[in-house]
Amino acid sequence: MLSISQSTVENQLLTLLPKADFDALASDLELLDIHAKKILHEPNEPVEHAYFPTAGICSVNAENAKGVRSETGVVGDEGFIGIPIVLFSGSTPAQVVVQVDGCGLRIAKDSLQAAMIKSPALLSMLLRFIHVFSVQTSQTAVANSHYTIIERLARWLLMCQDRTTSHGFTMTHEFLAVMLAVRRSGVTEAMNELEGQGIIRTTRAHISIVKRSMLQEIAGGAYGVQEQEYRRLIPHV
Amino acid sequence: MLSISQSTVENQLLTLLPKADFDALASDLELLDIHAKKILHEPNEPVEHAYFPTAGICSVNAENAKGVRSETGVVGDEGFIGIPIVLFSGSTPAQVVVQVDGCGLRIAKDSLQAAMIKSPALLSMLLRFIHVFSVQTSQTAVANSHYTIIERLARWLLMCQDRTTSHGFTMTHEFLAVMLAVRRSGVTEAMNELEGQGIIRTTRAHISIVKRSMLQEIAGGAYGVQEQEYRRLIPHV
DNA sequence: CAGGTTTCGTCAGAATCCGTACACAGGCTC
DNA sequence: GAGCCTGTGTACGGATTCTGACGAAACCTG
Repeated sequence: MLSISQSTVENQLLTLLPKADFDALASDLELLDIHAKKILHEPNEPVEHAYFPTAGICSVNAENAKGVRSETGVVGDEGFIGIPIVLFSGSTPAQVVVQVDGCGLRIAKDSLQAAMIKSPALLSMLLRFIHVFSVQTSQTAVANSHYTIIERLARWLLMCQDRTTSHGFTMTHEFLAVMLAVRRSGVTEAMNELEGQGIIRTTRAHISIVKRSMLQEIAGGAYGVQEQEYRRLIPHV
Repeated sequence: MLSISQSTVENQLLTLLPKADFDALASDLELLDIHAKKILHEPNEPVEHAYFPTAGICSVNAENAKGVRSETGVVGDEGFIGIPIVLFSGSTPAQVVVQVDGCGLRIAKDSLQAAMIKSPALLSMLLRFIHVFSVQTSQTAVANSHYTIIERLARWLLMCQDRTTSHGFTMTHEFLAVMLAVRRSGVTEAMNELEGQGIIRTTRAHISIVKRSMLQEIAGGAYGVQEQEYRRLIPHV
């Protein structure tokens, strides 16, 4: 069996684990590519695997009683997918879908639960990330109620850029409209406004960020809280 | 020391604990009244105590980088306040404030952390409630982006009624406006619409619910998901 | 390269909600 | 009971976003 070495793993939670705790996990981790539009789990269906992305971005979309959906958060190599495994809830009314191609390490539910009970460092890491992620969800709720489309778009682009190494992503307006819970042409208008100001550049189904600082200015208070919580709780050496 | 008996405690999480697990906690629990407007913790300040309400309602209000706030959830005798204690995050960018008078059991941070490490049943209970609460937050994000004032008001009234024994609550439009993240007169208009249909009755600073089923109809898909998750994960005998 | 599909730009009209403002009513205090 | 504060009803103009729709541009497939 090809064992995975911590030093080559590019998921930040795994990288920061004490070596012994990582090694106990390693044999259960399975490396795999994740492609855009792949669904990691469906709403209210058992979550069988957790994923620790090492590249790419996943989107978490909550669904209500009538099937209306809205994105509550994004996760990249700074976190993991599979919170219901850690919280012993089995499933959750949200869909997780890959947004930007990448890869990650997968682990089966039972293996992760066994490991986290044995490793306080792992459990604490996972719980702290759950805190950060739920802050992101709260901030999304605030943004959805108090901010305009262009402000939310700016926030969203910033969060995406934080999770990729490149300056651009492949992504349609249609898709963004679902993420921001607005209509498609509202996204088009906001994008044109940003492009007109020279803040982003767009081609068909592709966006690249030119002036990050201007995006931060536009996003205003909608951006930053989650990032601060992450740095506070999951500090890098 | 007056010890608290599980059979008289009216917090549902505590009631459902195995007797031995409750008894281990009991001596650290302190009974106290909570009054409307009392702040249980401020954003980004250390959370020193957890509260298990036995009556009354608390409101959790997230705050963003510019101090803009919006309610993300309500908690009553079905849950607890103090998630940062369980997730080892110390603090969180949210204010928790008492909305409706009541009382609860308070426990110091260190005592709860020690207890939950010793008691898997307690830890599991707390984690499952955290899941349910974060579902509530997600559903709030969905509601804020896709639903009108009157729909969100209906959802909110239903959630409040679920957490009280009475049919009415004392509460101003001003306060509701902050909770729903809309302007005060928007609440007045929505309330008048509901009262015109005979669904609620209002007097100065007081609302009582007359036709609950009509509220559910108006709230539509915005209401129900969290409640279903609660029943699934924290089942009553 | 012809034809189909996906993605994007735009527009008219309507609905919702906002900012702001003002007047009135209920309840409290002196 | 007079005066004050808080809470509620209402109104207007304006901003934002939506519904729904249409056509153009970019890309893909055969």
